Amino acid sequence: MCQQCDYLDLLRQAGLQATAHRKHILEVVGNHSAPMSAQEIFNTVQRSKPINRVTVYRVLDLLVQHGLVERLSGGGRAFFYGLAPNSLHDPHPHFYCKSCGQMDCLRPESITINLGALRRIFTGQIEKVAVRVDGVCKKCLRVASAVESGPPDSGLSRRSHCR
Amino acid sequence: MCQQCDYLDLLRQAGLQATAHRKHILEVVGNHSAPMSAQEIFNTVQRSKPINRVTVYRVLDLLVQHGLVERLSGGGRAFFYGLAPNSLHDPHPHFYCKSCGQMDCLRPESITINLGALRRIFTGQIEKVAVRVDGVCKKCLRVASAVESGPPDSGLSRRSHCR
DNA sequence: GTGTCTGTGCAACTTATTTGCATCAGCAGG
DNA sequence: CCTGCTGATGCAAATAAGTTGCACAGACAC
Repeated sequence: MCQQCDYLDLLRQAGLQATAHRKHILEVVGNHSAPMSAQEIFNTVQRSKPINRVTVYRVLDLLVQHGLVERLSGGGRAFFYGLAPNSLHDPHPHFYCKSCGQMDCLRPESITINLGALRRIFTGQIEKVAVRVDGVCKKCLRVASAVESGPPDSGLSRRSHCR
Repeated sequence: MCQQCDYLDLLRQAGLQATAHRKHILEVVGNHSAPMSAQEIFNTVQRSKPINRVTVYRVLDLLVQHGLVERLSGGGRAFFYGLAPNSLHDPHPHFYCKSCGQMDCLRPESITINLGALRRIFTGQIEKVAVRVDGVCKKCLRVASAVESGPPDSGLSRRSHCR
């Protein structure tokens, strides 16, 4: 997502001890082009350095609480985590492919929303507005049409073909 | 949500056998003013007639597959279910209160979104666009401010005070 | 050095949902 | 009316994702 963010600095600015794990997790999330599931983050981090699954969850919670990372609900049961909007990153909508379960970021300007009416009538406190587009991604569409003629893919490795 | 829908008819139109359970679940979901969690639906249905939790999940899946019911991801881990948009109901955004975990429907016109740019550049297949506003609802705000001065509420009965 | 605090690991738990399999109800064919 | 089939339902167990409790390790203040 970002090559300009100084992750160490982000942690310090949030008043957090910049431990190796935290820095590493924030880097993984920040450098990935799309929001990741906790499992993916765990796998990725672990490839370079052993870490406990629970630590990943705890660090993610911490980063979410301090506004460095954003927790998104996908169309499935798991959460996705991405770099939170900040001075370098505008809030933006996301796309969830219900075929492969991948999530992707859409450009901030791809959807414009107007909250005016809501702000006028809504009496609660609005914290954020999440826009999620659901559908089938390009790659899955291609696979699906290939399957119709070619040999079946069985659909078992649901996550295998995207990205 | 709806008093005009004929649930029996909706089931038949979808080509589904209109069993008592299905009709009952669809009624519960449809007559409730806001999306409900599977657990809530289960509890409500069960008050008038014994039913198995698994049956509730299966019927909900079926109704979702046939487009009668919409499955929403809230800010928490559980899904919410509401009547799907149809000729009598426009699609609309939802509000999730992160304090009490309740979800609510917002008026269709409270937020306007413009998908034009997305449709022009996006190459996947778009199925639906979900807009969720997160924050704290009016009732929870009131409780929170009361707690600051009055006796503490302990926050344990998180779901107790809304609706 | 000793005490304390924060971060991390490990095992066990919880919650929401799903699967596998047995059973039951309704109905077509005989 | 009986038989066999099909789809719907119930029950128990499994699963996926996330959470909690507790022990330990390292850093840091004193």
